[in-house]
Amino acid sequence: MPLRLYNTLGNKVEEFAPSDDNLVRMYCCGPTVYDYGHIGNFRTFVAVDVLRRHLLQSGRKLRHVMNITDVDDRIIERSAAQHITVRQYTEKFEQAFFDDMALLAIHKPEVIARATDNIPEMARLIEGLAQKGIAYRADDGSYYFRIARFPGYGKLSRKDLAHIEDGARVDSDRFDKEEIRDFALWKAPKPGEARWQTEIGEGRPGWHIECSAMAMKYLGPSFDLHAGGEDLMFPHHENEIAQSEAFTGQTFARFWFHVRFLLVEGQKMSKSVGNFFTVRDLVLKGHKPSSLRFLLAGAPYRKQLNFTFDGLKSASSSVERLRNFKLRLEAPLPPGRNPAMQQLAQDTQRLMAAALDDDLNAAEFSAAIFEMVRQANTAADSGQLFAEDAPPLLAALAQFDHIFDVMEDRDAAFTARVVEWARRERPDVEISEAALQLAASASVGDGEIEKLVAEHVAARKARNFFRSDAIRNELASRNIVLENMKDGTVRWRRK
RNA sequence: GGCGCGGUAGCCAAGUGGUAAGGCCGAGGUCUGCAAAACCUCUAUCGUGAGUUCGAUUCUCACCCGCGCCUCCA
Repeated sequence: MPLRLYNTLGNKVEEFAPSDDNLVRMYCCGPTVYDYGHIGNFRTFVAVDVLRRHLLQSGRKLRHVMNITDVDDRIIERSAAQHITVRQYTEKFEQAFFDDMALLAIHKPEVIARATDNIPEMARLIEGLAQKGIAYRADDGSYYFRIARFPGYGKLSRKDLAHIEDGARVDSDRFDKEEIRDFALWKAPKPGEARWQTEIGEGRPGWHIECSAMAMKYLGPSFDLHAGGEDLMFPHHENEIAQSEAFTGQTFARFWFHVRFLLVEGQKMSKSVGNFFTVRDLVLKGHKPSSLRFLLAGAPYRKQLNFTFDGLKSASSSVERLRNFKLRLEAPLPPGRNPAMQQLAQDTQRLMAAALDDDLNAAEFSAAIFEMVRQANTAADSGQLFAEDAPPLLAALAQFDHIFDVMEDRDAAFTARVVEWARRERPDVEISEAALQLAASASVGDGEIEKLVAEHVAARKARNFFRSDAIRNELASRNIVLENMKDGTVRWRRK
């Protein structure tokens, strides 16, 4: 079944296929590494991760490029304030970004490109535009893009150019521009600012040029898909199109994939409202990374996602349910097979694939797996689930997890890492009891648990329930759950 | 003002011209020494009004409400 995706360019769902063999070439606007990433940033990256995982699972080859914006006004300002170089300032946040990606199980793109590593490419692009008369140099050495020379301007965001002029706030560069709507390709250096020496002079790149230069460097003048947050549609992506297409005369990206904003408790996230959260903030409050991953991955990427703490708790319960189901399948089952279960697993796999092919319908995708879980649990409760049924059901579960990636429990270890980071770097930030407990459980060894479990079993056998319950409570306080099975055996798991 | 999105059970949320997936929470029940897990049962006529239609939550129009972009914020 073909993949159908919503294309912002044209505003409709279209069939998506790579133009070149089976190789999908895609570009995703990455982070500006001026601070720790917030959950809104990661909503976009999780959505793109779901897309990339689905493409791979559908048998596509992938060349996915993501930029790291490691120079912009904020970075220049802050690094100057701390009297360190731009690179010294950004490397810490770049590393933090990758750590947070790992926390949320976001796979790394094939190519990660830093803006500051590609300045010559940008300069060449600007020079080419200048030679065509599309870019012009201002008196101070800055370069601007002459929008009047690019007739297609506004096709992505469907802007009425007249209104841009009307509504545009007058910015400080305006006296150098021929027209207010023209945008900066290259900024002449100001005293004390970071600068690069290039063939078009000294200075630093404008924001948009990096993506044009790097996308074309790694993917060619024309490629399959370009992704980013919805706010980037205008002006960033519009300007990327203008720069690139004016330069090459070819279509820049065929598909534009935009992820809608995340709201927090019904409101746009902002520091002044006090509803601004980084991934680390949530972990330190005791929420599991897998809960956040589940929440973000499960929401349709084209709808506003209202992030709430209730929702996060709900996600946590859902993940626990799935993990419990997997444990049940991995435990010994009576010999035999149930054709209905075989059929169920097969149907579920088909439904999941179809759901994602339908513009990444994550809600239907996860509904399919939960339906399977319920039916299989029902069968198991009535003794109708057998050893030979486990592999196909596990295969369906694996197909689910190839996309969501929440089954493996890395929560305690990740939390321990974040707690350690907070103690080192952010001693002022409060660490919740829940986070501490979860982090501590990471260092409780299996051997130690097994020993207590054995003691618990012995006590129960002797009908010393006082003792056995005490052990169970003791383990519970360390985030270990004991479950006494019907046959007298005990199963334990980390909560 | 321009452009766009959404209003479905307590919360999150899918979906279809023929009387509503899934998850979470809650209540009751089964199982159980107690827990845990799991299962079963219960909880919606789909923002309001009008129109099209044999029939609309799903199509059209109007209205109300919420939200986003139009500011180098994902």
